[in-house]
Amino acid sequence: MRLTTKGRYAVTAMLDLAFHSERTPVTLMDIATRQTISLSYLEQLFSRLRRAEMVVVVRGPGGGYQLSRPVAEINISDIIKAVDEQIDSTQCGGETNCQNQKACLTHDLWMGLSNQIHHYLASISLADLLERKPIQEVASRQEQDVEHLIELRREVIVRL
Amino acid sequence: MRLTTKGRYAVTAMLDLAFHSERTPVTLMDIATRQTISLSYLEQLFSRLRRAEMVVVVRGPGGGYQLSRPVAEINISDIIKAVDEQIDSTQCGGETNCQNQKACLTHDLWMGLSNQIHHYLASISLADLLERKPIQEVASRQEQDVEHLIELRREVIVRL
DNA sequence: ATATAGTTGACTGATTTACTGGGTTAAGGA
DNA sequence: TCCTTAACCCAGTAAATCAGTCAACTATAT
Ligand code: FES
Ligand code: FES
Repeated sequence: MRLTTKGRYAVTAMLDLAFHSERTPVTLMDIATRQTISLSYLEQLFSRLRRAEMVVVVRGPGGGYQLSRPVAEINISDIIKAVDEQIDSTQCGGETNCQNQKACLTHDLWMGLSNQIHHYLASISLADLLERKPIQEVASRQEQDVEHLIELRREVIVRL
Repeated sequence: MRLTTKGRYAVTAMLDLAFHSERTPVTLMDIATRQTISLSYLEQLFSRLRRAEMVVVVRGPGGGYQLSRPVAEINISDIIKAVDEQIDSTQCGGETNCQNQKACLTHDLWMGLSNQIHHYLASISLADLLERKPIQEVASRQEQDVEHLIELRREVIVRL
């Protein structure tokens, strides 16, 4: 399997949206500040998330992103698949052909592992994560940490 | 997490040993031929497997490798850990510090995934894999495919 | 002695990651 | 109608990782 920062950032960003986009859209700049992810990198990820119809976009001033459906209907494996293309532990990518067009000795094992991982991640929704105490704590810590930065940005904008 | 050909090859090679090293040691050359893995690459992997005491070695002519304990006592996660160092899905490697020395939003989630994967792979032993029908079939197919190559090598050796 | 077979470390080409920049397009407000 | 916001898109790139090679060495059986 491959699980890189791409998939991790995507889930982190979606969870950030889940926490903050209930009423108004959230800009990538806000997410970038709260989650310390590069803005340009987020743009790439959201381009894919939008194409996968995980988020909806509002352009222009006051715009940003919102989740496309209720948090209970968005699961982690969908998010990862949207940006990372596959959640597959096999060498062959499911083609059963990694040893001269035939099955290798361990194909079976990796298929089992892939299924295991897939079921686990598919069983967890953003709603589940929102409920977890440790995650709520991190989220509120992040808000406090960067509150002044985001406010500052807003004030500067207003003043100009 | 990272699961690369390194870990996959190691499991494949150990399974090959499980099938063939019951009586006499198996050379890396034989494994390389049956599993179509580069000999030099196998050497690297077995150097680690030996240090992790997963295999025992017999040097010199007629030598090779054997499993260090019964197949039922060798599980997949041990093999992968021996060559791949970690079976961890977190960014922080369990340090809980990937966002300015503090926990990121999704640390909890990746820890859960890591545990899930670990338990799954730890629950499977080489003995379990040996019993699986599809794996037995692949193993016997491989033996037939390369039998003549290995025999040929033996004959050439005898003749010299 | 000599061939077998494992041991070790350095090294390399190819690919992927994570990220940056620059310019474009859509929408709201003065 | 400008100007600004903020998403969109594409090309490029430094660094890391992977998969594998090479070469020189040691131990052992015949
Ligand atoms: S992993 Fe599918 S054939 Fe090897
Ligand atoms: S994954 Fe552990 S702190 Fe981010």
